Amino acid sequence: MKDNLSSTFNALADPTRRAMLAKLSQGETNVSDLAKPFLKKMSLPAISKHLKVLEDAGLIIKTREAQWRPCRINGEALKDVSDWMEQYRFFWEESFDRLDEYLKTMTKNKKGKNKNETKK
Amino acid sequence: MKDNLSSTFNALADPTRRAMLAKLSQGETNVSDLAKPFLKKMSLPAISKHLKVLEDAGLIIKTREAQWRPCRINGEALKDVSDWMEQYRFFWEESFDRLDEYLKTMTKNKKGKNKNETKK
DNA sequence: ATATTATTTAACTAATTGGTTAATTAACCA
DNA sequence: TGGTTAATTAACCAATTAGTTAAATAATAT
Repeated sequence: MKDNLSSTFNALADPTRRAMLAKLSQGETNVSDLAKPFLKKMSLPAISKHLKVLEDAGLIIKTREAQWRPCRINGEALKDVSDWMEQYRFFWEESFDRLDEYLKTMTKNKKGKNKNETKK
Repeated sequence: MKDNLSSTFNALADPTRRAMLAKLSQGETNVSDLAKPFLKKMSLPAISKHLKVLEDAGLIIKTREAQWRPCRINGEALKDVSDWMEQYRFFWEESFDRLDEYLKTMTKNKKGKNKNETKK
């Protein structure tokens, strides 16, 4: 998982990590408070690892305050995702019927060797 | 990787798969044409697996046309990602200075640094 | 100093991923 | 029929991931 966008998407591909971001969207929160909802499901080291994935992906910034580690969302990685998404906006905003029509017709002549063109 | 959003993000967390989506954004393409740019790097079965990940995540739809499998982008999974992203728009659209200020102040009294503050 | 609280690191394990080659399925073509 | 093309499946392997428990680090509080 080398490039930035890949590690960001990878970090988002887990419901525990997304729930942590949801909590952080309400404001700075330290590790043990972030952990609280999950401690029945998993241990604190597991939480710590999830936070490291988020931090390495640039989605959060962890700071120090006495023995606590307040975390907050870092907008930049989210911006990278948003920017990447923009090029596909067409695909979810168009009506699906028109989209299908568009995709089926715009590439008619690239199909290759089928002379009978068995399209539906 | 159970829920839809997780498998969608997971599918996007790979540069080969994102490159395939980029190609598909120009129109329907069958498997061997999609594979072409990658055949120096990996085998056809590897490509086939990547496409299965995209398909299982709902990001593409694979159809049949004679011995070819034309693939096209499915907007719905991308819409799910876009909808999820919306709740975080604030974090990448605000100026970073103001964002930091906001996060630092809105939760001042939840820090626990203040001595008599034994939370909940 | 010592104890307590917050968090991370180490060492380990099971499950998953991403690739391989070889075999198989499926449709077309002559 | 047999041969070719397109794509998938099977069997396997190495690397990574996601969790565990136990130990270590670090700051605060007594």
